[in-house]
Amino acid sequence: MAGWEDIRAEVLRRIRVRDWPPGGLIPTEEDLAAEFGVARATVNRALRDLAEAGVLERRRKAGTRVALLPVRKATLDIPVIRQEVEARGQAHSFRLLERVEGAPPVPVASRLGLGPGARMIWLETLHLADGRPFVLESRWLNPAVLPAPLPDFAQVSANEWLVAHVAYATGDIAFSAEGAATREAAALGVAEGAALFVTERTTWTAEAAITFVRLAHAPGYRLQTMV
Amino acid sequence: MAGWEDIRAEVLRRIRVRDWPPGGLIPTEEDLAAEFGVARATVNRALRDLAEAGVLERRRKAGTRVALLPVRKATLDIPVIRQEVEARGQAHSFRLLERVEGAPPVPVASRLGLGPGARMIWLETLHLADGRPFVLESRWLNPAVLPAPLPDFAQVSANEWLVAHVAYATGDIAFSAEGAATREAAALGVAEGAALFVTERTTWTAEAAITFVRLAHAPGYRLQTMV
DNA sequence: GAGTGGTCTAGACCACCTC
DNA sequence: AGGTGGTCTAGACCACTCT
Repeated sequence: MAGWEDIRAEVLRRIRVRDWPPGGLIPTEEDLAAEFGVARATVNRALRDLAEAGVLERRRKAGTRVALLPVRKATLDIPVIRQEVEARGQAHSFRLLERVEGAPPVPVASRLGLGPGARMIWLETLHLADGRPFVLESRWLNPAVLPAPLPDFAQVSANEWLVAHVAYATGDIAFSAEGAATREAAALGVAEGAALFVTERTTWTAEAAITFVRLAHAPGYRLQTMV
Repeated sequence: MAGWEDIRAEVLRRIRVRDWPPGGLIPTEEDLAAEFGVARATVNRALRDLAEAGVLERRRKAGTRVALLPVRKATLDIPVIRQEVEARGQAHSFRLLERVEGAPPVPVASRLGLGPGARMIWLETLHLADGRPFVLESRWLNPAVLPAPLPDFAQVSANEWLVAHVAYATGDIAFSAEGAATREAAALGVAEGAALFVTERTTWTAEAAITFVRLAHAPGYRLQTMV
């Protein structure tokens, strides 16, 4: 009858009602298992989930405490641009604005862990939603780790080609706000200096950097979570 | 010998090497358990973790597939401002700029699910890092759900007081980029229209809205995911 | 209908950390 | 040194959903 989600809900209720105040110790897994009449593993599942969400803090021997600072973690969905546009019920299209091979700017090279003389491919792509500028994508690709016949990136979106043809990868993401540079302003059709929401993502294989991409979102963009 | 993290690592390796390509089915839990010589629950733990990370997609009967679109989810740390400042090795301080009681603007009221005539407390606080403007906090509080003796918010940070005195809550968070309004520009000491990273957070108890807070970060702020 | 993941149990051992 | 959470096992039943 009592699943781990029921137990999580009950624990959360007691925390909200301040039965178990912030910073306070809560009973051990064994005690809770006895109280709810379930196996300890079930309690463990519930408490582990709350700990991953930042609601509880757990340490061996020290026990489990209610976190002093709640909502410390949030999970974001990072959608692919095409999906994001289509989820709004708009039509997605894109135009390749530039394709250049050469040495990347120093900050890009260093962020990718490459020497300053490394040759890379730079793609600048404007993504449109119902024909209106949505995102300006500026991407550096490391050709050394890409499979041989590169496609025509004017026809195929770099992101989707990478997903389909390059070994699975990890990476990191950063968000910031920046004033539109001259070039960005022109591409997005906004005033120079307009506030843009910027996403920067670095992607790696186990060995080497694959790509660094900077997405400058047109004004009005919001990134949202539900906790 | 083989813990669930080892199994997760091995599964991830096979995905990266394209042993198991994107969109492809991988063996069942039972098969993997037999192959690795562990219990099915251990395999389940590893695969569930990868599914939560967005690497795998699982459905009963349909089996487990490698996600077509990797890195779909990212986890963010949403730190308390004081912690964030101190983590940089800077000193945190704040100044209460305004404290007004009255009806909130319509967008705020609607976002909190309150009628337009509701009375709320508005606090405007400037947070400083080593004496320099770091974040302008604009907060609406719902006094109807706050415990009786409100503190002097010029002395106590509203956020930290809420954490310590109000029932635990959930909420949602949104990020955007906005040009600095006149008042914001003056408070933060930047030019009007400068690109600001804005965090907006709504917090609820089970029944009612507690607070809505808008944080306008000084230029240069970056929000980064954990790897 | 049947195969797959989701969960639960009862017991066990271990790693870690505070006391 | 002992208590606590972390994990594993072997087996079982259930929920979902594809065929």
